[in-house]
Order: sequence, then structure tokens, then C-alpha cells
Amino acid sequence: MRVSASLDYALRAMVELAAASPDGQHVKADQIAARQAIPTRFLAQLLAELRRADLVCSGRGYAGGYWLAVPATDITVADIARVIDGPLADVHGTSPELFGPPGVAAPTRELWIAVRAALRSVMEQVTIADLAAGSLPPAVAALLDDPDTWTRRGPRSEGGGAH
Amino acid sequence: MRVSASLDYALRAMVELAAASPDGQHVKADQIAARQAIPTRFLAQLLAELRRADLVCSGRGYAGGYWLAVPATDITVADIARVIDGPLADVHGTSPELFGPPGVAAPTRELWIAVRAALRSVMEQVTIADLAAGSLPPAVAALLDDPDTWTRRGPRSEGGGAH
DNA sequence: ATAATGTTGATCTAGTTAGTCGGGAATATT
DNA sequence: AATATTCCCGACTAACTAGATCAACATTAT
Repeated sequence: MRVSASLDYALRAMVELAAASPDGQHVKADQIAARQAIPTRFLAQLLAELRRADLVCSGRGYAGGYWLAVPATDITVADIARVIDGPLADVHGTSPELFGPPGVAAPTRELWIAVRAALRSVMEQVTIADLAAGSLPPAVAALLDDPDTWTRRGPRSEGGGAH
Repeated sequence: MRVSASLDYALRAMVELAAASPDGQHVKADQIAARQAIPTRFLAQLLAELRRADLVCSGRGYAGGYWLAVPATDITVADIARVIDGPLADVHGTSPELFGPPGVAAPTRELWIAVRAALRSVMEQVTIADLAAGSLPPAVAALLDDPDTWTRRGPRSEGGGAH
């Protein structure tokens, strides 16, 4: 359940583009790489993937660079994740609903579907316009209200009431 | 954001133990491997990790096998995930709150913290007792009510209302 | 003692991740 | 037309991780 470097980079690059998009600016890969401290050549690969997925457009030459193919309000984090990392959540190779654990472990299938639903409830709600503006949608921001959300959680112990 | 084979195997093994735990039964690694179609030797490794983390106990010899170290109602999916896979969600190597994306992409930090909170809301609520009994807690089961939850989602398109 | 079982550590393969490199193709300036 | 700038594409590598296997050893009930 880790966020890959590729996804982190791609998302940050898209936020850069979203921030420039109201002015219709073209942003060059080098600029994004410099501003976000991303290896240039590696970023270029990611942008090419995003272009093939029709999330961004590109142009070459002096006035070249990248810009969003659709409005920033229409691009969610999930869209980017699916392009870069594939399906949001799959259980070691197959998608949760095709997964059929045997015997008494059968209900783990519903568990993984619930996990996927939870991921969607965040990643499909947040757009890169939200991120560029610095304000998450209320339903997602609500998750951050609990101070407990901000703390790390060690392997077991602490948390509830009983010891 | 994929569920590793190790975590899937470990969780299913724990559900097997939970199902046997009311009778205080010891279950042998071979039995679990057979019932859950898990490579035997590989499973033994996972069980050893769970034992070192004090989630299960083991005994050797004729009456040997594995059993839960604590009640099944006290062991959540998150507990197992942290033992087997490490932190629930980290952003290419560092935990979300230590992560400091530069410039306009700074709010992506809050995004990943929200993602982690969403994962916790499922994985810390579901215990292996729930799974063995085949009924998820109400708050999690509610996620499964929306029929949309059960469908795959392609890369963009479809979904909402307007096209 | 002995057979059944768990424990440990080494090893192996295949695939993924994160990144680099060189050359080519398109575009705008001069 | 020449040239500088920028994106495009494929190959390549080095490191790591996942997934799995094996042999040898330790423990325990009979």
C-alpha cells in the first residue's frame, strides 16, 4: 500500500500544470523538474504517459511545453494513479471482485472491495484544481479533522481503551 | 496501491486461525496451506513473522501448530498489514507527514494523509473475528451498499452523469 | 530413541522500480 | 535555410522486492 515515486512525481507535475492552466501557459518539462525537484529525464517519461492517456497535451520547439488537455477540475487523483500505477487496488494481480479466496477466508474478498471503495472515496473526489488551490473538498478535508489522523501508528499497541 | 501476495496469504491464514480459536485448536501450517492453497514453505515464513510480532503462538512436535496469541476480536487487518508490509501508506519511502513537497504541490501532503486515514477507517475497523464470522462491521459494510462499488473502473470516462 | 513438527538462514529467479542515455523528430526564431 | 530549442522514443542498467524453495537444525509427544 505504498505510493510509488512515479505517482508522486506525476501528481506534483500535474498540479504544476493546473496552477499554470488559468493563464493557458505552456510549461516546459525542465521547469517542472526544477520546481519540484524531479529527475528531468524520468519526468519526461511520466509526462509522455500522461499525454498518451490524453490528460495533457504537448508541443515542441521554442514555444513548446506541456499543458492540460482538459480542465483541471475534471482531472482527479484517481485518473492519474490509474495511468501511472494501473488499477487503484488489486489483490496480488487480480481485481478484488474476481478474487475468490477459499473456505472460511471467503469474506476477505468483501474486505478488499471495501478498501478499494475507501481509496476511491478520496482519490476520485480530489481534483488537481483542488490541490493547486490548496483546498481539499469538504468530505475529504473532514478526514483530517481528527488529530489522530496526523500521527503515525506503530505496529499494534496504543489506540483504544483496554490495554 | 496493490495488496501483496504476502498480505493476502497472511490474512487468510489468520482467518483460519481465528475460525479455529473458539475451540482453542492448534492448526498446523500444512493444514492452513492446503485449505487456502498457499505454498507451504512460504506460508511458514509468514507465520514466523507473525509469531515474532506476537500475533500468534506456535508449538512444535506432535501436538504442535499455530494458534492466536490474543483474542481474534483484538486483531485487525491493519495489525497484520503492518507486520507483513510495513506502514499502511507511505509516499515513496517516507511517511506522509514527514513528506514535504515543494511549492504549489505542497497540498499533496494533506492528500496522502487523507488517503491513509481512509485506509485506516477500513483496515483498523475490521478484525479477523469479523472475517471468520463472515460479517463486516456496519460502518465498513455500508461502503458495499452502493452497487457502483462492485464495478471496475477503467482509466477515465464513464462514471458520473454528464458525459 | 524417534518421528513429526516448527525455525532458521541461505539461495534463487523474475519482475518491478527508479533512473540514465543517445539519437531522432517537430517547431519557432533568425 | 539554418539553427536552437524542445519533446519523443526505445534501449539500457542497477538496485531492490516479491515470491518461492531448500537443507539443516531444534523441539516435543509418544
